[in-house]
Amino acid sequence: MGEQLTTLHALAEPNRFHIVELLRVGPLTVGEIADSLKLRQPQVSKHLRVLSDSGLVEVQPIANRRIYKLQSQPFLELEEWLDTFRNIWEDRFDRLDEYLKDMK
Amino acid sequence: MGEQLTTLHALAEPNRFHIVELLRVGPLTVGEIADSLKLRQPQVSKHLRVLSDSGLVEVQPIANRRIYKLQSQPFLELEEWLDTFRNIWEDRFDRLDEYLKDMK
DNA sequence: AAGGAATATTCTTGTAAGGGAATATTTAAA
DNA sequence: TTTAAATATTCCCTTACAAGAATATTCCTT
Repeated sequence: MGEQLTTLHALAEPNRFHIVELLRVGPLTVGEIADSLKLRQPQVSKHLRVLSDSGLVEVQPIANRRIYKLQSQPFLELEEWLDTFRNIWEDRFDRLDEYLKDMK
Repeated sequence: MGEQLTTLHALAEPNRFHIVELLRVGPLTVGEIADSLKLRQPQVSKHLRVLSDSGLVEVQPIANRRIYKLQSQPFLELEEWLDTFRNIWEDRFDRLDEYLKDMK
């Protein structure tokens, strides 16, 4: 799977999306996330695993706690990908007429 | 579901992702997409349905063909969402030390 | 050393969703 | 007005995956 697909897949799950939204405020422990989102701890750990595998978050172990924080790279790469569409909105389209004429 | 989640969900499926990548070159019919990606027509139609429902593509019916083309808005909105993370990479993080000190 | 917190992992189950095959629908062409 | 082409839809099956519950692991505290 391409990098973007991995990132998209991780972000597309509602609870993971919420976790990411929550982490934008600052790093949090598993328990804090679970409390905030009213999720059970195991599910949070599992979602964090996916986010971690996809590179979207990073762990910092402190004693028996684990502090998760967002990682910029996947976000920046996804934005770069989206950026490659910019030319398209300006140039190529809105010339549908000509394309249709050729098809006829 | 929020707009971004809808967009992410639609893009996160590999075949739909490929369809989007293909459509960036220009508008295409269902058959052309099926041929290019070596997918069966019904599956392509089904994926296009999801992409259409999420606003990522638009249909233009011509005779018994249907020409699909990308729609800029969801892409732009997703990029805007990603853009709201920019401040985060610069400011808040990389001060994890202080946060940890407070937790102790 | 023992007990308790915080987190991760495993197993099971239920469900959403994609693929395959068949069929319906629409439109052009003969 | 039949026939064929392009596309959409439906039904069935299978698989991926998220939730729940229980358990394992790690580290602190006493």
